Amino acid sequence: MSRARIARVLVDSPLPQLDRLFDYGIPDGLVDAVVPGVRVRVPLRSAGRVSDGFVVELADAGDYSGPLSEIESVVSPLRVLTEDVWTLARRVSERAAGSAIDIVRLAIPTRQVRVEKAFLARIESAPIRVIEPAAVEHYAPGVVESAIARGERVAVDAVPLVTELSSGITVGAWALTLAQAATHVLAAGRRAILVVPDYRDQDQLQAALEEVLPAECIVRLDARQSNPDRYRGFLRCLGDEPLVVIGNRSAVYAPARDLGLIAVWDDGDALQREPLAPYVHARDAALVRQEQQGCALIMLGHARTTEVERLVEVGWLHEVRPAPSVIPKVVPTAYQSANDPLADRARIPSSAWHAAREALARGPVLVQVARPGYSPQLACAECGQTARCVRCEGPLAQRQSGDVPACAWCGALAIGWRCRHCDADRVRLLGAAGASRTAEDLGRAFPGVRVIIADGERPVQHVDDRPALVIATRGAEPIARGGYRAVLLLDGERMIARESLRVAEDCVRWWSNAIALAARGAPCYLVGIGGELARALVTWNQAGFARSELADRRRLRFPPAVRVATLTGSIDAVESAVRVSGVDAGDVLGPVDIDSARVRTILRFDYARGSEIAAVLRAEVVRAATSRRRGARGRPGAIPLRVRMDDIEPFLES
DNA sequence: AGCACGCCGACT
DNA sequence: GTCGGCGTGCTC
Repeated sequence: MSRARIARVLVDSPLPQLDRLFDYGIPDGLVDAVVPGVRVRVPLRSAGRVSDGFVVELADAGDYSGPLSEIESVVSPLRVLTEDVWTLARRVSERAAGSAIDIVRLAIPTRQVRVEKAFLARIESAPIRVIEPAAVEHYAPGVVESAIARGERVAVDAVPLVTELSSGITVGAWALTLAQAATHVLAAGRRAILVVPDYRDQDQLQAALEEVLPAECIVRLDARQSNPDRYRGFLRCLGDEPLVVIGNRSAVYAPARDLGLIAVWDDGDALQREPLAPYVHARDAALVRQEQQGCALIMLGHARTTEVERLVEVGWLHEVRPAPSVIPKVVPTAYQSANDPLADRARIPSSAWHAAREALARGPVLVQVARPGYSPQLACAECGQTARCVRCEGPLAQRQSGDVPACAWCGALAIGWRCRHCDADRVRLLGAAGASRTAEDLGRAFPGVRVIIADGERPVQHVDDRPALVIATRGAEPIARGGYRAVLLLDGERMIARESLRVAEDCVRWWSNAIALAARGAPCYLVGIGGELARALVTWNQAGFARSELADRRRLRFPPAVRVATLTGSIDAVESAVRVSGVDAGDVLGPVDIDSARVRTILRFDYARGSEIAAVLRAEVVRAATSRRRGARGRPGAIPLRVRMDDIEPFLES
């Protein structure tokens, strides 16, 4: 068997036209060092210029017939780009019409020489550790366990309770569910990746894991770590021992050999979408990886996203529910005078106020309020319903007062607009007004009570079980020991007034997550919200709510009932991309102007056409980047064509 | 991105 | 004749 003479290298460059493998010769001195996965330095176009890259594979003959350059050096002997991660990066980037190297950069943290030296010098102690599997509580015995053993894909409804660990830390029951599930993977000698949105969830999950697993089995990978810590965690994943990797969205790309489980907690959280190109959602990456490696997949949440609901409906995910079911006590309450001037000032309904007063004698009470500030929107001047585009149902926006309102999604001018609900023909600006409730107002409504404020600037993760009024903005709610004795969700009306395709879905999630912090049987008051939303929470049937949301999106041809691609760039480049995509005119929303030089168009299409359209659009991006730097003679000012798949952001704008 | 190649106007 | 202008295209 002759030695391979060609190394196929992924070059670390942001240019879309370089997103493929390049063939390099292997100099005699490096034949042993050049192996798949190592980081290398390679010349790229004319000697002198060198690029970083990764050896992806070795071959005897390449597909390139020209003269080959040779690899300049091997940066380190560690095979940091594993075969699995390379395949995953390739597939995920293709699905997202992006570059594989952008995914590889998320997967492999920056190299830290000292950390690497220490890792290479370590003595392989390999203690034989016996891991005891822990039963997954709150579900029918063996259901979650057998799903893991068989490599199934499941959508699991989380248990809306909090649990006190033996360490004294209180965590959401969901964290213990994932920890217990992970024990079965590790006991089988395999590995698990658990993905959470932020560090608060990660802390809970880590505490829960330490309850059931030795601490040495847990590896953290997240953005808050220092570079050395992150690289140290990453290198541990390259070893052989059974591990559970916990981290934020990019942990989904961790190099875990012999993967038994990927779990994603709370996939509806906006932090699960990567804000860097190609903007891949952790849920989508997890789905691709599950298919590739045949491991189990758990999507866990208190609420259900329409995306997960869609996967359930097409049979890709199977539902698992707690058994026996745990149904929180949710009380929808209309606004009514509280008969108490202070409670009235804080706009707390009397029944909720009385219940909170009573609960405050026994422990902490949570008051959830909206985050300050929200964007103004246009509404019917008569009935107050959001003003919508007659063509595509998008929200209407006004550049400046006096302008004819135009659709924020498709750009159609709303000339001769009439309200669908009351037939009025005038719009008004909503949103900027409205007295925001202050912590002082709330505190005054409950005189003599300890007040704890938790928001973005004042993060509080835990409160004890002594009486306190805990005022938190949504998403920043602390966990109370023993659970809150009552929960007041006060700003429902303000939260639902946000203009967004996902607003109802998001509200159900925010409220469900807050309600799940209550003690068993504690009353949870949902103020100012009725109808289907309130019913979903009272019956604790978030899946049913997601089902009807998804049915609405199907009727309107909105994501996730269809896939979408957002194109931005010069009008010429965007129009050309629209043409080659072959998408019907009815599914082309736009173009709308972004600034003087760029426009945006949204394409929507069925899932069946997804990979084909992603490939065509990707080719257009490459074409726009190479041939003809349009207009501005190849100088900065040439506007790149950008494609973003499955981005719901333009649908969120008003 | 850089950098070489190449095909038309003023030069010793 | 040929030096060099920048538009065009490629990077193993």
